[in-house]
Amino acid sequence: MAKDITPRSEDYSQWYNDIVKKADLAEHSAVRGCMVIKPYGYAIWEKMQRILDDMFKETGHMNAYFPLFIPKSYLSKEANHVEGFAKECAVVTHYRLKADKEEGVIVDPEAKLEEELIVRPTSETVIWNTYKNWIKSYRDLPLLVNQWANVVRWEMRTRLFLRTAEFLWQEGHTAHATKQEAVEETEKMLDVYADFAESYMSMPVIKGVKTESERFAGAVDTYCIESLMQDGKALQAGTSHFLGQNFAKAFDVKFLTKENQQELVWGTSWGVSTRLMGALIMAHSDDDGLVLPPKLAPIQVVIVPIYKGEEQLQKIETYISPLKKELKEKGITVKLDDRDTLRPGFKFAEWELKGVPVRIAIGQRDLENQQLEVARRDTKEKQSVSMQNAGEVISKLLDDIQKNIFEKANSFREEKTTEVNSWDEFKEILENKGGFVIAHWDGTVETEEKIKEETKATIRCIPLNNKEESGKCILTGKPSKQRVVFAKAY
RNA sequence: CGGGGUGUAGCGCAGUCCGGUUAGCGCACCUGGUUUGGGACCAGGGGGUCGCAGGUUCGAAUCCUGCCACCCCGACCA
Repeated sequence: MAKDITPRSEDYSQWYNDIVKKADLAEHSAVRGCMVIKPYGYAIWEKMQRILDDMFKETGHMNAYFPLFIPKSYLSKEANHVEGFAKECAVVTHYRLKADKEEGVIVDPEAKLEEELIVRPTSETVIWNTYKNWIKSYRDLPLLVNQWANVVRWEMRTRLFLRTAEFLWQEGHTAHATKQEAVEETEKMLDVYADFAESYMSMPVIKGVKTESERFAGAVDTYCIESLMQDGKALQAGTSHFLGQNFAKAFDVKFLTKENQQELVWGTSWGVSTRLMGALIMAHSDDDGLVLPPKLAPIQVVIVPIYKGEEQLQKIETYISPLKKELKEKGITVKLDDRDTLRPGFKFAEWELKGVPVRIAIGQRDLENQQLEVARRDTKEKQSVSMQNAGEVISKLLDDIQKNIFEKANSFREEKTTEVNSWDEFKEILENKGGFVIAHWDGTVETEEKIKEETKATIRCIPLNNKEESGKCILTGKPSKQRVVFAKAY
């Protein structure tokens, strides 16, 4: 049906690219690895931002803003941190250009910076350097700050939304007096992310802890939410890090306790990025285009009038105006597509491509019967609804869609989650079925590395509240106390 | 960064092997008209540094060299 979208079965990556471009979400820019987020795509991101921002504030955080540039020396203060990020940093070395006959402008060699500046790949260093000045006493704690920002990581290979050189995100950075409080904060924010993913994105996630090799550079523990995409690959959708006292040590951030003792501060950081857009696209969309959960759709209901001539259009507009008003009062975003040059069939296809959850079609015969046609994007089902209870039906339908796409994604994930007990079975499932593979692991970095080499699968996480179960490592046969989640990942 | 591929109008492509009138086609766009319940039709029209920069040649989209971007597979990667 959809004209220009490559079917998933043919080429999943191409399908993804087609959706992003054809649904007007984003495109490549003139700058390598950087994308232009188009208005329709940005509108979805804005909805995500607003909801998350409210959730952060609800849990006691405030927004602040720190500089884009980080002095080079800051990065090296935490040993693991620099190691993790050094290879993908953009560096500012000069502060001035000058005119040049041949090239127009050149970098002025005389304007070299004393100390180079790094374009932030993440802001722990500059923020903890600031926290040093803000925190003196236990009364200054906890410090609960979030920043909305752009960051740059010079990735080798980029993909729209999933991995770009520059991306938008939020990063929370908190400081606490005790280890327990910091761990609680880390887990609380992971819960916020999981709630957002499931309640708003309609995307089921596994909450868990990363293994040592997948841990954030500088963290003691990295918690994450992992989701499963339609091609059977896993996507890390958000992370929350317990930083221990690592950054406090690196930047000498201490506070005086009630007992007048100097102690190092405990820290957390947590973030989600525009990668969530990629997750959202891949979680629900089909071969006809984007499928958006109603809670994140910039347009929740589109009305397509079917008419001949200006007079009929006027009649339709008058006819639906009370319904539009009613929906707006319920907080539902409605758009009337009154473009005159396009035929209804074209509009139907276009709004499907753009993932609008509910479409209303109204023509002459609906006017006569006091009804309208309501179509839902997720299942493509259509129904005739009497004008009388249209508002009620549509409002309920939006809730249904929100739930239905969650259920669909959830049963897909269940179907694609397999417990395995032998190495052969492990390889076979990864090769032919994909998805999450639940298996025993001996707990060593070496084994994890070897499994990755042989199967490309990594340990996505050790689920929180994992049940204890003794077994044997899938690869080495050594004793294991619990199963972990393996998958090929983005 | 390694291997493979692609780059011609907003999008999708032909032409390139074998250099030679004015670079074509479909969709989209503009004007007029007829249409409108699942991607309309007719007529007319506009739009091109052939990815960029050099080179070979009387002449380059076409041949040569370098570079850039994108796609696929690796490597790398919260």
